Amino acid sequence: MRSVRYLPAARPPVADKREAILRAATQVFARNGYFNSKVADIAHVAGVADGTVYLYFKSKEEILHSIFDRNAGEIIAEGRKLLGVLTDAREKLRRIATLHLERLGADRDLAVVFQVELRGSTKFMEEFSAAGLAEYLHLIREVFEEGQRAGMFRTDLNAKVVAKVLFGALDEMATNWILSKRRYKLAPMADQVLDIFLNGVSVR
Amino acid sequence: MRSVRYLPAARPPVADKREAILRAATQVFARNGYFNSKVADIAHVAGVADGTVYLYFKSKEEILHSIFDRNAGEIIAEGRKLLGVLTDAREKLRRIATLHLERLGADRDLAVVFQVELRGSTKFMEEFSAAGLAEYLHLIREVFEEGQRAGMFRTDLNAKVVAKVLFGALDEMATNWILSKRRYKLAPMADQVLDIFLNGVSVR
DNA sequence: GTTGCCTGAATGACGATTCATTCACAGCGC
DNA sequence: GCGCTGTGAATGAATCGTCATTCAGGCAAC
Repeated sequence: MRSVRYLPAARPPVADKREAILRAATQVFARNGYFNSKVADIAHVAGVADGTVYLYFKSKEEILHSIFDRNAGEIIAEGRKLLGVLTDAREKLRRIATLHLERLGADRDLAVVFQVELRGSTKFMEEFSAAGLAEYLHLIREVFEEGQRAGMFRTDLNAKVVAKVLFGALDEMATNWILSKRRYKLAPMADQVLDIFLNGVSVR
Repeated sequence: MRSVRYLPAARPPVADKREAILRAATQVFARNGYFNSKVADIAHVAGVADGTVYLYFKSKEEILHSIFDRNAGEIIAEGRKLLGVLTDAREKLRRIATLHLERLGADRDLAVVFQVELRGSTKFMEEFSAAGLAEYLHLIREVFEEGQRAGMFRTDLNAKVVAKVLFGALDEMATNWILSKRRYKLAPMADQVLDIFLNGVSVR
């Protein structure tokens, strides 16, 4: 409930400025690249003054981190939730993959930040890797091992490598999607990837 | 000081400087990231003056491009050479993959530049993509289609998607390798990837 | 008039690029 | 040999813009 009826534009309706800044930053970073983006641009798009940005974030870098933390956390949490609902390992992997691509496919700017901007320096990469990627790979790996125990997946495969193969394939779908001129739906690619993948790791 | 001193400036065959700068830049970019690297650092590591860099390269950006062009060209050329020697599509894919990972595994700094620095902005990404990646994906795709015609690979799969899956998996192996604290050989991972991949795309 | 959010001009650093200058050497006439 | 001079590669200090960040107030509401 944020209804301040009078003073149409004078009193900014307690709008969540932090939220506006994050959204603006995602767009600006996606369009210009992190290093070429000016804090002033972000402030302008968000409709606040340059200095206001520093009331909500310690630095430009912290903005990028916040974008990552917020979204990676949500994707992984949703992924884990799926595991409770489903029982079949194949189905779990399929749903996780679809969720992954649906998320990125729903917001192109966010996808660009995730696929490109967050990878642009070993420094970010290491944090990115330590933070979200490692956990995500672990999630996939757990499900795969579960499937191995159920006699569904080949036991001669290294689960860590398997997880990277699946993640790498999905990641490439996302990267190709944002770079492509053609507009197609990203999420459905998950099924094609899983088709090849599951066929490759399943017991015959 | 009329006497001939055999120190840094004895008789440097001019070509060596360009080479030295490229090598130095690969190291500096890999260590600090492209945007955090100062041209002065590159010059220092290369053992030349700041200004000298501009006798060989138009700009800092051109240095990054040169690193990419030189190496991407070589990898693809070698890949195509393999196609002439081998006949079996499976074997071709296996050798291409191994070549890919061997190349990156042989020079960690170069691998960092390829896996991380070149991806750090949509601008670079688009050029990178247009230049080498598209051609590389095409190479994989051709071989796959050849295998399809030979009745070796499933014909219900989209060759473009298949190529991306394989590339994505290999790419992830490389990225994980450079971020990993543990030191292992990269090239052998190609066999594990191909095991899953070929199993997934082959006719039963 | 006080509190607390906001503002945006000013500041200070930083770093890519430039360019006036140096220097080694090659050719040349003697 | 021996000066003399032209050449251009190499140098690195100075330049010039460009921002991230700061901070001295402004303004609304109570």
